[in-house]
Amino acid sequence: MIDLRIVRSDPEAVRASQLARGEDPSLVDRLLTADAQRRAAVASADELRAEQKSFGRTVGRASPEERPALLARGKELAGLVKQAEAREVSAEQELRGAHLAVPNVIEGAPPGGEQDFVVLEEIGTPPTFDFTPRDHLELGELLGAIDMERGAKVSGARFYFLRGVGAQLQFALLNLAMQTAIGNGFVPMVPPVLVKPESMEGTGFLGAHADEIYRLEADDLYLVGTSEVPLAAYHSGEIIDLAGGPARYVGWSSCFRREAGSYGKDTRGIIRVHQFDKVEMFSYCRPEDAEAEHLRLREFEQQMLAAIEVPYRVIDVAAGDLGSSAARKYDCEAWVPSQQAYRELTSTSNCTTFQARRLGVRYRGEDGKPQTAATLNGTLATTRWLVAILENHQQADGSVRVPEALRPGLGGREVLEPIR
RNA sequence: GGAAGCGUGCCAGAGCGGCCGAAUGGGACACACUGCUAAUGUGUUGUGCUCGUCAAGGGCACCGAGGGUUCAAAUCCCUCCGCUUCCGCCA
Repeated sequence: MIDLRIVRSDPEAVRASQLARGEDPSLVDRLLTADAQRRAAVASADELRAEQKSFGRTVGRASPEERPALLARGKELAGLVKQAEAREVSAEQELRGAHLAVPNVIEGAPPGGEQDFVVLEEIGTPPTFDFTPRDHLELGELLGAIDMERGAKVSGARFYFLRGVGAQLQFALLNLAMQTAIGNGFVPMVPPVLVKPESMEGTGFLGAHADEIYRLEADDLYLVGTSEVPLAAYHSGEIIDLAGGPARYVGWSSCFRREAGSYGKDTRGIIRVHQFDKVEMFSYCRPEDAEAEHLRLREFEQQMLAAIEVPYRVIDVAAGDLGSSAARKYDCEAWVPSQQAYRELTSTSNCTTFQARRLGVRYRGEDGKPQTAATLNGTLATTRWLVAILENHQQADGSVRVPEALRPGLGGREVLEPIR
């Protein structure tokens, strides 16, 4: 939820943000109207409650004989208060609806849609092969590392087994990510992957992406699509201490996505799957520190990408392609030889105070007063990274060179060899 | 899964249907006193919404959450959530 004070004091800025996102600027006016109406409803209900309260006291002080005469007026007041409160509730609902309809105000994101990203950096050079490169699935099968067929047999399409060096490679990668984060002061976390509706809702994932999410109806729980959800909800409703700088967490979890509406897209291999593992960074900080923290998260992502030695580029995602919570988002996309294209490996979003406001995460400012915190998140490694590692480091015989940083996690192996 | 109990402010812990935003103790903070520390004294010690110049200062709400009864509820009733204990079952 955006800050209503900004809507009141500078509605034009919010309208401009809406336009940059390609969304309806008139939602801002609906919000302003709803805000004014709610305040009027609160004022009149407060007034009636005050009257009822003081009248109630006189009833309490009255003698038993005069009390019955007063009860009629008391009943009347109770009825009026009830009506006023009903108006208050409906005004609040209208406001909430209008409030939730407005996404975060962008901060520096380029205007436009999905294609309007700006490339900030290109690191490394796409490899050239003097043989026909294999795609990651072919390599994975040669190495005995990825088994899609049995994944489908056991669980259906878009499921897979990582086995042998595939499983080990993922452990090596995710462990390296955890170590990198821990070394930079992040608190390691293994969060729950099933969460309550309010946690899902609070983090903003039940809006436009509701059909992306697995729901366990019998228990009214949701499977998270990223550990951002439990990590963001971790401090919900709390006033946290940010005096010593940002509170940083790094979560390792499985992530679950229904991939509804992506039929036929990336059906081969492990690029787009229903379940994968991810190491995710999450920061809570003061709003004034958020932009710098965002760049720091990006830096950590780039350190990881450097460690796996693949070419990649950094893009500044366009306003229209941001999630509703994000004010700005940077993606790192690795080169995938079999597709001759860059594919997203990391994504870091600055949600400013948008997400924390809904979750009720605050900190104490200089004056000791509670203020809404800012939240940020960023990817440090995922199962998809295996695609880039396998394809970029493949050799003519189907073997794959192991980037140095991952060797310790693979028992020192320098090359993964085909198993037959 | 069954049974019982509990859920109050930073913590501990009272609380009769009206005089409770809430006793008391501890902690923390400020000031005073003290050569320093300690001790002592006095004061402060929540959050949200709202009116007001995001002032001074008002008003309303909040005692796990949500409903209900009542002129009036922390206090009575219902539902849910969480915690504890016991029984059963089982990785």
